[in-house]
Amino acid sequence: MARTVTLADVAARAGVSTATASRALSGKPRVSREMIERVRAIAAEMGYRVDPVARALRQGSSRLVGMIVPVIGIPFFSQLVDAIEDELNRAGFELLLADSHGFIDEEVRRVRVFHERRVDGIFIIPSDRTASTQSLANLPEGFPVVQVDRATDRPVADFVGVDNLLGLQLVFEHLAEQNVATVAFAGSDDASINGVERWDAFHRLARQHSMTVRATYRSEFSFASGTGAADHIHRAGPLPDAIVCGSDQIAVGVISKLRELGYDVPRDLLVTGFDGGELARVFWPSLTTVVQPVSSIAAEAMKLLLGRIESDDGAIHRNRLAPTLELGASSQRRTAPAS
Amino acid sequence: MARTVTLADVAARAGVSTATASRALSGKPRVSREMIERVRAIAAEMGYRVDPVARALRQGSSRLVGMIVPVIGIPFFSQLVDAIEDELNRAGFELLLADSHGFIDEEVRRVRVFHERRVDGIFIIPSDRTASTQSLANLPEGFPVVQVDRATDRPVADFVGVDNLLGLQLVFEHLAEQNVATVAFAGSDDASINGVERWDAFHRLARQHSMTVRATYRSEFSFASGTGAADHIHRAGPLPDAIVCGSDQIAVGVISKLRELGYDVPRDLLVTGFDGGELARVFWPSLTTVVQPVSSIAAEAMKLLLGRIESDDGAIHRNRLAPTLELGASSQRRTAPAS
DNA sequence: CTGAAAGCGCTTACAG
DNA sequence: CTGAAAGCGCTTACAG
Repeated sequence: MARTVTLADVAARAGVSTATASRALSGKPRVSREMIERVRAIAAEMGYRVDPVARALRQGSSRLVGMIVPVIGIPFFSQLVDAIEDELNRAGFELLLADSHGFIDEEVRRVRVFHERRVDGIFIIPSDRTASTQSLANLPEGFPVVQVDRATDRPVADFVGVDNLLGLQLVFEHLAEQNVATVAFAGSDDASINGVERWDAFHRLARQHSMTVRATYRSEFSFASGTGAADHIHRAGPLPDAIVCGSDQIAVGVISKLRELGYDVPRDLLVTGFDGGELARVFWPSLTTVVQPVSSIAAEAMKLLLGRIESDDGAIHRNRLAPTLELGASSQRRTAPAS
Repeated sequence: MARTVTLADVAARAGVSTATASRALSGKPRVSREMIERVRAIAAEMGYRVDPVARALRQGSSRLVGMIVPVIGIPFFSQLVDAIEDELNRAGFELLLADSHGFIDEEVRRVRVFHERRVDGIFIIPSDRTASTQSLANLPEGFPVVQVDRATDRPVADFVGVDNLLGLQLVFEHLAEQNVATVAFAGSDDASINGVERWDAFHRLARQHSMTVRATYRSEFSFASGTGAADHIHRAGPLPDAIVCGSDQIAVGVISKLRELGYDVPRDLLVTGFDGGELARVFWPSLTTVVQPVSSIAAEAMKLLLGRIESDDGAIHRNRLAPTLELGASSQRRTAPAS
């Protein structure tokens, strides 16, 4: 490769100024059609490729987009990163990825670094509903940012996420068909908007379907949180007909713990998850879960970011995308014993 | 933030040339101690931060490192990305992440783009044992590259991965203790070196332990590949005492399919996985698996890359790190029925 | 130890 | 439509 051929080389060979060569290559107006063709042919022949760094310095933009996530290793987040990388790539951007480990200080620092690097925009999964507002505070007014999956309470940037209420509506309609009368909730705390909304939706829908709430438990989005929840719900008294979980990892933890305690899902009670993905399908029993429209969320996020990059227009968007329900074994009573 | 204060601003305020200011800030030799202190104080006071883009253009280096993976969304890969991002960050680099989707063309293209972006080095999980050699062919001689998890056959760059033979040794020793006499293999094909080595190790160790090989099945590293394997092994004749799998996803697929066919693991036969991680622990039965030393692999990869960045010394390294065996329920016969 | 000046590779007013 | 020149913000020989 030997990074060598430069705009000046191309211009020299074409016998024109670098100005003209630059215009011809970048499709700027005010260059003759034949000039464009000639310069492009020569550039192609010489294997010329514009230097992104020089261009970034000159234009103040880099075709780089940063993304900050609480933890890369969590399946749902890595799925999201995957989908967003595809979108970026299709649009000719490169992805700068950062892990905040859930610390606000880290979020703040990474946003600053990204900005200094002249990224054209930032995707962020805020680690905290309220504190994450700070992360964006140092950015100049109107800097393109899209919050993905989680929004901060204060609408400081565009947002795309799942419609939590709709997701739980699907769950409850399904549970109602299974004649569920008593329910429990195993979800996450108020740190993220999803924790808040799923919790609120759970109560609202239980009431609406006249189901009795037996017990609730809130902690994090993790397997361990699920085992803790099962323990708590078990100790709280008679088991409910169904446990509605705030994520698939929680659901898996709940079911594993119940098994340890001597209960079988779905024989003794039903369990549902939230997120969708491989875990839900390979787990035994397979999980009935609310499947997030990951690709659509990524596509929508990209659209919003491009919108901000191209024109810094006014109102802040907060878009909710519709999830679907995937039925698994975990919420369907077998008519006859399986074996 | 309003990206404004520049080196010139600092120099002006300090009453020195930008040359001196630059030297003072970057700790270059030949500046007086007091000059250094004065300039630094002023810079700090003004909130000056060096512009990485300008520096990159001038120095030809960017403090950016690229990483190319076959698919970000696969748990083991995202764990690796996570660990490497931590290492990079600690060393003051930013991560440029790309997904090749397993296509060589994409790999080639992303490597080229990274190089043009002036990354200081590249981590790559090659998608193919032989073809991926091409991806690096366009790089100038001595460009810092480290292959992670998978090596190409031709040693075109440093490599860090797991010691597959040792991993399967641990598995076989454990199976021998369980009095396993017949075994089957469910692994991946020859596309990656891990597929090759685990396959070879399986045969070598079966012979060594005088175990009879009942059936083998090779496809990809996926859940579906596991269900296919179970089907094949089941049809091939009497079931073996144990099925050794090339990854946890395969193991989970194998167990699920066996269950569907009416067999219970570990009651009817034992199953082991490879990789380690949450899936192995939350699955039911929990998986006995070879746990890859992900953090150590990342740390070692970083060390090799830094070595290449600092001095382009000679010999190519191919480092194998020792895994450990995590015992789960999937490979241990219960003395008495569980329920 | 410090400064004036060139230059990394582009893009873009400003003239013509 | 095209060119000469400035400049994005640094770093680094080259002098002194």
